[in-house]
Amino acid sequence: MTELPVINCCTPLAGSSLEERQAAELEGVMKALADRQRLRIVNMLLRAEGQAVCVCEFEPFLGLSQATVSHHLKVLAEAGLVEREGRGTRSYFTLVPGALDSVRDVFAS
Amino acid sequence: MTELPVINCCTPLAGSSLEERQAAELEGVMKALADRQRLRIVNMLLRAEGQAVCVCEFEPFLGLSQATVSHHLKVLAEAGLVEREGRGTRSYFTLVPGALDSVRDVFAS
DNA sequence: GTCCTTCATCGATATCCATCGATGAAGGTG
DNA sequence: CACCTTCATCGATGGATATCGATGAAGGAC
Repeated sequence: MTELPVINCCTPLAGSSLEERQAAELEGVMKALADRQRLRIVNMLLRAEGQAVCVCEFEPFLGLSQATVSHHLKVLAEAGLVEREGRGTRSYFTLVPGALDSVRDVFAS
Repeated sequence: MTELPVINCCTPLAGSSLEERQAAELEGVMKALADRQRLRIVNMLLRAEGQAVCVCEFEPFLGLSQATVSHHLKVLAEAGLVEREGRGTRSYFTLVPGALDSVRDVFAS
């Protein structure tokens, strides 16, 4: 599993010309956020205000199978947006602090 | 062609629970931005500072066929992010004022 | 009128991805 | 030990999409 240099890609889009590598990196983060289920996951985590949320809580909320929920959380983790923490047989997730701020700053004019 | 109520979806993600319809709407905008060619188009338009840019200028810059460039511009237009304007046999594109700001605000904490 | 340029759309193709059921690993309980 | 719960991964499948070449429409030049 690639560990995550989060978003150092994020020179503001309005600045200089987007280099190939930057474009690809930003694309990765945007792709992770371009899915309605993952947007709902992020929304849920934002509303949790730092509290870790269990996979088993996402499952009924999203109305998806456990396999699919795990898949979405993995995508978000690989994009550097969320972090996993195992406790017993359960997995808890939190937002990575500042990750969404970086995304926001890309679209600053 | 659907005309574009741009982004009235965009209650900040951190606010209340994302309704189904809002999630779908925001997903649409994010999908439009989750492609490296389209990110480069937006980058180019931002750097043009309001100046309209011709399709024939995007083409060599992106290194894609004319059909593919047209496709990407259509996707961005349908998401309400860019606007088309015909002049003679050419088509010019500009960013929709405020559209990117709306995207940015969604990720405000 | 004839030509050329610019572009949007169509059709095909290849790749990516969201979803699920099944499986097995890891941890807890007895 | 056996059993249950929680979850990550695998394999398959259906649907979306990025890309291209070909076609034709629309405008300008002659």
